[in-house]
Amino acid sequence: MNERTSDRKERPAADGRPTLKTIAFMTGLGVTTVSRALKDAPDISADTKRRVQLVAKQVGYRPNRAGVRLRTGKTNVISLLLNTDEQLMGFISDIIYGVSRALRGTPYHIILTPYSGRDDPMDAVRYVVETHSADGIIISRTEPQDARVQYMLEHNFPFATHGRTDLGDQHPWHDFDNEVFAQLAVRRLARQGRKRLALLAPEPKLSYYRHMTDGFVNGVAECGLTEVPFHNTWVDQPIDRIRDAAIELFKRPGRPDGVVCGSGASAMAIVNALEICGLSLGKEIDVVTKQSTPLVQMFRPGLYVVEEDFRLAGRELANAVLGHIDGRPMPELQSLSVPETVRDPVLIPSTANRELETVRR
Amino acid sequence: MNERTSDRKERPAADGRPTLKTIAFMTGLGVTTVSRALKDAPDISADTKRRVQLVAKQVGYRPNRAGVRLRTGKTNVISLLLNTDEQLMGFISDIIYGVSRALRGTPYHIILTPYSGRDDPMDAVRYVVETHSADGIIISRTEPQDARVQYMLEHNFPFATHGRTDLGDQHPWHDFDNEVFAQLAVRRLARQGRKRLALLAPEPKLSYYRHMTDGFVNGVAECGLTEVPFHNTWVDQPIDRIRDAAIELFKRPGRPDGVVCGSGASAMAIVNALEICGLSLGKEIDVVTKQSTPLVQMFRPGLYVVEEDFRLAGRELANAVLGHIDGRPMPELQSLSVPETVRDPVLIPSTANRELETVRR
DNA sequence: AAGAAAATCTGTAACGTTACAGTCAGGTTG
DNA sequence: CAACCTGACTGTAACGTTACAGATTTTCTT
Repeated sequence: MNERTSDRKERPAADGRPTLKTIAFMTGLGVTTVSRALKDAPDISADTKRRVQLVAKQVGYRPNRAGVRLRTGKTNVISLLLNTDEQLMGFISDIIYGVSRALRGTPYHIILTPYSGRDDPMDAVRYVVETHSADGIIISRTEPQDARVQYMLEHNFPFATHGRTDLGDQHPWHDFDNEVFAQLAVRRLARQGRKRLALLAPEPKLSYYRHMTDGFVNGVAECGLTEVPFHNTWVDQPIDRIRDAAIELFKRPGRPDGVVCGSGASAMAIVNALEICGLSLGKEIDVVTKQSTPLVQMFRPGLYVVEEDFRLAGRELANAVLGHIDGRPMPELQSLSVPETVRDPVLIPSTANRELETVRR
Repeated sequence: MNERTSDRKERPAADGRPTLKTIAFMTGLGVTTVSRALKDAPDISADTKRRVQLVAKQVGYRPNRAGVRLRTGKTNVISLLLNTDEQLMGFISDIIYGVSRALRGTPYHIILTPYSGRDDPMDAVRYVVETHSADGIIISRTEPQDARVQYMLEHNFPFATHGRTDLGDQHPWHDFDNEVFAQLAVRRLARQGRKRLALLAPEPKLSYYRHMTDGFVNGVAECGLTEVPFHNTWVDQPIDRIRDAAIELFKRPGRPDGVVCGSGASAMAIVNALEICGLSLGKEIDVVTKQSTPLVQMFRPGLYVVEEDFRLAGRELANAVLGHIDGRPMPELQSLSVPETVRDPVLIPSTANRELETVRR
């Protein structure tokens, strides 16, 4: 006889949330069957699958993350490592926006693993990898010989970097083409008749320092201009420090008549400095900078800007880690955002329609 | 005879990470004893505790979060709900910084639950509460009758709000005193001889709309000034939209000679607008705004600014949720940041030494 | 018609942790 | 000396899930 329905285990504790057991009870099936039915396994009849999925939907079943994680080791979490000292305005929130957009509709959660400049960034990476508190990591402020990248490669831990490294083709990355940026910037300044250019570059240890300086130096050579060195000053320093350094620069004899700025915030500092020195933008000097929000161009209508889209970067990075986790081939997981034009100064800036071309390698 | 050491269960699978079982094996104790020893339970001898803790430290034991979570229901996660459309520059990263600082040294992780303006913010809250994917929630953009607050109160779910509600004393919150801000701003403008003031307020449905307008209206009355209405324009709109609206405002007859701005980014839009209209800051018109980074004052040296510290807000909010989780009494979990002065225009802005007084109720 | 092969379904065990209900040796009490 | 207590430790079960090795029924082969 069929005593199936009678000797089933009683309903699970009424703490509210339905579990596999709940659905098993409701459908009269075994827990295993329900589990497999929900994952569309081949050894479950189409009929049963439909039935189970219907009930699951009805009762609002959501797999218990802790259960899955304990059993399978899968956390369904992407960890975003961030340097919370970052000056760049809006920058972080745009990346976050992009990442979260890419992760929407997937089971992935975003967890933040912040570190401040004083800490060793390796600690954060080690923590995530050792405790396996995420399935993948996104890092930024990449260095050519990045210890974190080496560590994660050694441990076979999925990740993506914002910025390239010397191990470029071995891991997923997204980058903005800072070489092209700097070159475009220099050319634009040359076209304005500027002769003596300074570059406000990122910290030298970071990968994109090289790209930006390469582009800058090449541009300067190509256009027959002179470089005015701007020592010990980087875009990621506090803006009043940059401003003060810039004041020094502008006061010294042989000051630049054109500046290329690696970030929007630092450009504001530069402009502030030159105004303090009594120079005026567009007259004695021109400035080209990156901007990720229209605020930069609003800052002074005289600024030349190149768009950098951090939301796009966030999306690309998220997709890159996911791809890495899924074991997709490397070339798909690497992309470069190439800026196309320098936007001319305007009286009335408007929200950018981004002019970026993303190249997949 | 003592066969303890011989019939112990074999070493756990060598997947690397030590578990309680590993330590139990190494010390020759039971798993339960190890668990209790690590939590300093009273029924374990001081000797054993020291021994277990030593070994645990040596092997770098870290409790498995999934295990704890599954068994106890405790996630050790704080969820930060954020509206990713937020314009306010740096805002989000500062909050994150503050939260992560407060959470450092605790077992808590920060998980982001972003929603965009188009989504119902309730969905995000419901998701976290229903799936119990965090132990506590931090929300912002609080409304007087906030559905999310009501929901979380009903479900007895720990949280803290950035901004107050009408259920003020029933839940933890942190807020910036926007009423005092607006009042200080108006007084300052009055002192400059300004007569006709406009307010760029937050979206009317948000709690701090009331505070700010109250302060503004009171200030205007107190100083015998006139309010110039600035309709359908709020600080959280896209900045070029604000700018365009401001241009309209300045073109109309009876334009304001003073503006109070609820956010730094929007102040930039306002200034941009007035320059487009040929007005000059400090001459035909003065602007007072909040600033959370020195960038605002760098924008135009003529701006009057009041400091708002979002890092502090982040710290306060994090501590408030933690306190709520630990069941500490409500008054401890509520705090108000009161601005004290309006910073005068400067030629050379410097990094703020924040002049805020935080009042615990 | 016997046996093999599918097609479906199910129970057990395990992931790491902790609440709970013990066990056991030794000491104290009346 | 029996009864009781205390201090120190331990085994079992359960949280929700899934891999794995069956079990049972039906369908196909020859």
